[in-house]
Amino acid sequence: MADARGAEESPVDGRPNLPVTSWAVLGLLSFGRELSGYDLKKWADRSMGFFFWSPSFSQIYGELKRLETAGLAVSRIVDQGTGSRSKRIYAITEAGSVALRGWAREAPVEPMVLKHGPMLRLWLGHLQEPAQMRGVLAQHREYAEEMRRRAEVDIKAARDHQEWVYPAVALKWAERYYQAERDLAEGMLEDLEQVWRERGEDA
Amino acid sequence: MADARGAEESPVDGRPNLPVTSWAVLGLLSFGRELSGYDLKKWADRSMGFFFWSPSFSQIYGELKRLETAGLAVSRIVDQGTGSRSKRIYAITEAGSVALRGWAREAPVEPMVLKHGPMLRLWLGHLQEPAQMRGVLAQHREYAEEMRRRAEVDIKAARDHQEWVYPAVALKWAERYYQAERDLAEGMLEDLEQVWRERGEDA
DNA sequence: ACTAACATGTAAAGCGTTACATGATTTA
DNA sequence: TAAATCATGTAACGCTTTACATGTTAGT
Repeated sequence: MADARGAEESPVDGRPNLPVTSWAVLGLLSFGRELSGYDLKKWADRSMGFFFWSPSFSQIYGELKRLETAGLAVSRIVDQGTGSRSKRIYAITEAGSVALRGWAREAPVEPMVLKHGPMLRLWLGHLQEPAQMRGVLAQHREYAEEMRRRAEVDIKAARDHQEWVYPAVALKWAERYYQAERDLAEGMLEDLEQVWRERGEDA
Repeated sequence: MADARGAEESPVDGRPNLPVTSWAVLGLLSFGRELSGYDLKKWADRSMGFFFWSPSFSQIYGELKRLETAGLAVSRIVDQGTGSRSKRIYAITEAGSVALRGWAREAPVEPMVLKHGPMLRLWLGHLQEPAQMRGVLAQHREYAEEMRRRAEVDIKAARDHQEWVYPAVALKWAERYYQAERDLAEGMLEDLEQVWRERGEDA
């Protein structure tokens, strides 16, 4: 049977009861541009994705369908001149804006969720060799530095658009976050080296 | 039909193909103590939970069953004297140790996943009032400080146990992580105040 | 002509949570 | 004796991903 995950009215405030991801996708549309699922995904990766895990293509398409069913978004098909493929683009509706604003102002803020793969490995250090753990930390350091660099670049792209002040501030936060993440990796490496020195392992 | 999510052998390395959460639960058992599902959950919250979202009670029970089916853990029922209820406690097996060590050393490290509810709200600042955003940041700051404090306390509990060196180092990392998170919230608040000053809003 | 990337979806599977059920033990 | 907490689970639900299907466009 098909999924009947609807968008029933919340009994309290009349706002549809949707998962965060739906609101996040609607949030992407709230900046006023008409976008296709594909473009939405790419944009999500370069903006929201720095601090909020960005959904897969297939989920984006599904969420868009759900938003349209709920009347929070509308789609239309555009034929982009000759020799280019037609695509379906979505826009937020007035009802969508109202609902999203209501959600942003009134819904309880979701707690922060962290699933830190590298830390999980290092926490199980008693099962590994120092060399492997150094490798995990080095790789994570590179990842953090790469993310920091990307955020730095994207901040510049957000300048000159006054409708993107808040995304720009969020990107600034992300730049600092990944810088901290990089520094934390270095700090942990030092702590580990000290542990190994004290134990006389791996001199 | 019941879930048939098994623990089939991986065709490559002979190690059962399990989701990270299973390995994480087995990892909790790898420190050598025999624990019940209930105790496991509580311990997960105070250790792994600082950097790796800790599963619900019901999932822990499910994972334990799966681990036992796969031969990576064994359980036995203990009657704890008169006047106390019997409980089922789990221990890692030799096969479990071997499999977990293999996973820790050879499986690709899962990327870090972040779902930062507060940042998602602030990114949608154009839908809110400054007062609400200040509230979100203040609340997050408190959350981060509380987590930092908990990590600080638990580090002391991990001292004097040389089998917990790596968990202790991970807790030290967590303490710094939540301190950074707190500082980042403060930094963002300053950035936002400046934006509002420049706009002449909310003077 | 062939390949890689673009673009839009559907279907199936599984991860993980919430809600519920049950009963014992402790505290007020 | 009532309520809260401990303790162990089951069932249903739904979020999310992976795999698949399909066709287009651009580069070599």
